[in-house]
Amino acid sequence: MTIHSNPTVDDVAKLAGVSTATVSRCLNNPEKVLVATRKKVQVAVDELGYTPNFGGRYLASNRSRTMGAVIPTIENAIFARGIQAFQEVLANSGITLLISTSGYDPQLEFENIQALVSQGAEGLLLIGTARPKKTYEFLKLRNIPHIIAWNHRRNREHLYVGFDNHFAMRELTNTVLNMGHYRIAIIAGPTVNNDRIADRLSGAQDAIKKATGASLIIKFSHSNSSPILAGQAFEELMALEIRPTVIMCSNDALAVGAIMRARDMGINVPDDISITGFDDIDVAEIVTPSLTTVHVPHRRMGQAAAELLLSIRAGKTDQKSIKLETRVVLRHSLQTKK
Amino acid sequence: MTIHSNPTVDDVAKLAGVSTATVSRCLNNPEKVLVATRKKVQVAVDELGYTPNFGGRYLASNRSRTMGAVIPTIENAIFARGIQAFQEVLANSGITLLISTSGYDPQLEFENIQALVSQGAEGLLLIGTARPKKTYEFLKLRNIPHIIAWNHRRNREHLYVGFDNHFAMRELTNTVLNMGHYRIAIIAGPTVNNDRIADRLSGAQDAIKKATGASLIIKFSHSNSSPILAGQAFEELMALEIRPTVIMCSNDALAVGAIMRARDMGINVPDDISITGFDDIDVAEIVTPSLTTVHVPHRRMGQAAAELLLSIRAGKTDQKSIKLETRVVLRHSLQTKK
DNA sequence: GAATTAAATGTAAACGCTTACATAAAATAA
DNA sequence: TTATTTTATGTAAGCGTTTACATTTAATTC
Repeated sequence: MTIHSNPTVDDVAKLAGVSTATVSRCLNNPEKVLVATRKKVQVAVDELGYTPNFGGRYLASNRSRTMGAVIPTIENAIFARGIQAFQEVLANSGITLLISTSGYDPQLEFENIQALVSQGAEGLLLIGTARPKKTYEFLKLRNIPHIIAWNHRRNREHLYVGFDNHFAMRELTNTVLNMGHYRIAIIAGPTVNNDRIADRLSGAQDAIKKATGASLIIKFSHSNSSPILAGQAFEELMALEIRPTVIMCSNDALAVGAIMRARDMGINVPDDISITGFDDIDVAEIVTPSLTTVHVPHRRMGQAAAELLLSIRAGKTDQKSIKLETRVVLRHSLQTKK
Repeated sequence: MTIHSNPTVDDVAKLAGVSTATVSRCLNNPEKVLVATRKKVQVAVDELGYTPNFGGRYLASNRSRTMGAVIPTIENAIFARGIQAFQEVLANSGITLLISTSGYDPQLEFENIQALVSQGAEGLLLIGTARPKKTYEFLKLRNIPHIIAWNHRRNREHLYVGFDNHFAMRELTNTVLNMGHYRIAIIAGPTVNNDRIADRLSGAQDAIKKATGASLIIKFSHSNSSPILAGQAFEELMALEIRPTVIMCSNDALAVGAIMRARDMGINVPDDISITGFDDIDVAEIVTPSLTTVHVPHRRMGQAAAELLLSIRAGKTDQKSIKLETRVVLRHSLQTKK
């Protein structure tokens, strides 16, 4: 087997009988090259199986054509869907996605961000607002364009593409209250390093505070979306002498866990107790009873984040945060309380 | 604000009073540098906030610390899970994951592969075996280490980390036959560009051919995993004058679609008809009735693929394909036929 | 103490690309 | 026709690293 290093612009140029500059132009600004020349070059490129060397390209142009995303985990439908859309939009502009997962650990997120930046990421997609100051300082120091998604804040220091978790949960809670529920329990993942859950919780509390005669119990699950732990929490709530009339879960995965445990325990949802979720993932429709939840436009969020990052890259300077709307989806797991 | 481009090795070398070679060694082979010198350099690095330029580094060393994956879609739990594991293992070795999705389109997959390679991917994770010759030729021409996952072949031309879809489906079909079913229908996604589904189909056919007195009907859904289209196919099967006794679906998503439609139509699963899936995604346990399916070790597959790629990168040369075991998981959607 | 070996550091040449600038050719204007 | 502008292509200088190889310095041996 002959050892042959990858073809370079020089090889292509020689084969096509043009200069390296022309080859480069064919690749980057084809409109500046005569169609006939372009064709010759294309033939040479195909024949050699040439693809530009990234290092050389990046070094010469100072552009990596790469964007990074640091998310808690891909193994969660809500992130998977948004990231998929994010990647699609980037790919349409010839940008490759660098991906990294932090497992909800802010320190690991920081290291991942550094790694992605040193890999040349031209911009970053980050989830939520909960991270140490040093992370933001690093982003500022290195002047890295970044989008904070899955949540929203009014401040103008960062760009947000997300929705108002607090508001959405308040809306859902109001719906629940209006349906006559008065003893509300919440099963929530840990709020440490998770502003989305913290916001949802405070949203529910807000609504309940304003309602008269409604009470609240909060149970924390030890994992953000473990159906099994949610089942455990559900059991504890059912063991109470005065049972809640409704259990609101901080996301659909927990709600599904609660519903499953109810089924195992012979408790009827929603006749004996109502349950709600948050996110509107696929399972919400599949589970029995189907889940009342808050619909979140994950795909649009990913798309919008990518578009924002691309327009910053293109030099547009006055970008604004984007707030997406959510809506309560009524299904069978929530029932009027008589 | 002063415009200052990022510090370079030269800046660091000058400030520390050493040569660029020494700076480089401090970063890459610290043991080759005197501790005292190392400290001087460290001070300079910290003072300037220096981080090595990726392009320069890659160009000079020809290593990108990057691996690529081209998958059909992230928005499918079976890939998300495997990719998550794949990424975790890579990250532990300081390798960043480049990700790209093809939407089951071989041409787009080819382009994505080229893009990732030109972004410097040192190795690739690919899904399944169905792709045009030119893709393989490109991989060979450029000598790109690559793993083919989610399926398995005996040939030694490529490295596989997967499971035997044909065998697994045959096993499941035998289980179904042993439980007394004799009229079997299959709802399958399109087999074009999807060797996994094609293999599963042939596995089922194999088993049925060997059984006496069993018949088979095949319905194709127009999408790989659309629960809605599966529902439609289910309805058509139910409209037959002689109904099947069991419907086997080529994956869990389709099976769930069928179960939902059955519920809507007032048909009882499994009393009126049995249904099976494939993959054992989370929903399989959640849906009512819970789904009999084939368990696939997605996480282990992702891990193994990453480890293989890493050891190739480390120079180990005699790597072998890995075949992972699947197992039939019996749940409530499949019932003995009397 | 001189000769030899080992260790630490320096010098400078790639690596493959883009792009400002130079040049040549073609189109237009005078 | 000649002068001017426009268009297409070529030339060559970086971009920031790494790493053979050369050189200097220190340690060891005889």
